[in-house]
Amino acid sequence: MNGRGRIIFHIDMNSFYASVEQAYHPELKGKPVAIAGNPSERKGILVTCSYEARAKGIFTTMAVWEAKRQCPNLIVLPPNFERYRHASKAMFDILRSYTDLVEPVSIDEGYVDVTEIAHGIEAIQLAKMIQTRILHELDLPCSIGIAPNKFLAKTASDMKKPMGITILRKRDVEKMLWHLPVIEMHGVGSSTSNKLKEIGIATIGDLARSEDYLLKANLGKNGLRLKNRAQGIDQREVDPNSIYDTKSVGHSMTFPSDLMILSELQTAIEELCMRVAKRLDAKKLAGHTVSILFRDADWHNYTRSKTSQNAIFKKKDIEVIALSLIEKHWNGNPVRLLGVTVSNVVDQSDTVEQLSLFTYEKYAKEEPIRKVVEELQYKFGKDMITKGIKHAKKPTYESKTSFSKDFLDDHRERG
DNA sequence: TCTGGGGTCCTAGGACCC
DNA sequence: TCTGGGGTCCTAGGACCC
Repeated sequence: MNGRGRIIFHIDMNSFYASVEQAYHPELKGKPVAIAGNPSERKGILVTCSYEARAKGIFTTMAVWEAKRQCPNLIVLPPNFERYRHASKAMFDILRSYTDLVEPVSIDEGYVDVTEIAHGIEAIQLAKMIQTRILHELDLPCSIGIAPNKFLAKTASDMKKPMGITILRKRDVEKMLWHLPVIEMHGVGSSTSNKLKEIGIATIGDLARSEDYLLKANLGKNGLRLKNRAQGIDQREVDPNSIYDTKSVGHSMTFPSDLMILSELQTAIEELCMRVAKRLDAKKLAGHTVSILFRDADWHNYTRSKTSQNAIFKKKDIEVIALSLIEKHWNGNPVRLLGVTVSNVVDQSDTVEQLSLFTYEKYAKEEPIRKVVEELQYKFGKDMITKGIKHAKKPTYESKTSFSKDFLDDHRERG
């Protein structure tokens, strides 16, 4: 540490998907290019567009048909995620060639803590070096924000695009940010902006100077966090491991026309479960909770979920739960979008494989205690068996979960 | 111009336990 | 018996981001 605090970079790739396509197809350079998830479909929207497209009034989330009307020579391409992932990895490899303290936030942005490597060299020189390498080696433009913390670095990288490098010091916050409306802040959307307006907070400066109790009462602890950010305070560390910490895996789809028949929903659920199972497998994850999401024609979302004590990852297991949730909770209204998510995840290697009766009996003779424990874990989850064992060791302990005692006794006799 | 799909984090109420 | 208080888990919804 240099005693003056941290130096954090935020690297933000400029219109990433469109730039990758322009790098692969140089003839697209200088032209209005957009990527749409579903270029042909009625409900397709733009995921990204090049700066040439933006200059003609095109923007992300615009409907494809609308964008084409606005800009008839717009080149609309389907996404090639494999290509983007490849470019993303190459970009992060460049960042990691300087330090291990690289935290990817999404496919096209990340933080780097350069506190330890920016001595002897000015941070801005280092940023220029990184930006130049990404441009020369990958043919991709990026913007870099340099600041003492994540929030300010992220804010800084947004200030000059494309190919900008911006330094934002804490002492510049008042002059640079306080005059801006609160909605310009990362973490403040239209809902929070409206709530703040109601209590007389319009600008980032208003937020920085507001009363804690007022924020706490209206926005909970998020209010206090936002106030800190408005003052340029953010203690979050750059965490290279956060990408390995998946919390949920889900898949959803909007239908060309709303679904109205149960069997159509069931077919869709099977498809979604298959995709979720595939992605869980790729990440070697399993989960305890299965959620389904309905979106109706009015854009209202409904979620229903079920948590079980054994973590699952197989398509069939997810499907059984998802289908039962559909049957139980679908109110018969037309469904615009359907989603399946598995959350409460653990590593697949931590799950206990269900034993067939044959295997169970075989092992019950050889290794009675361990196998009985595994069987119990499978049936009742780890908490329950822990209680059961505690109970067995200390018979005086009054447990209210009587069934686990009976179950254990039953197995002890057999073993 | 009626608007995709992947996520994360937070909140609040109820159940249940000690 | 109607009287807490603390803690965890589950469910559902909401806000936000790329």
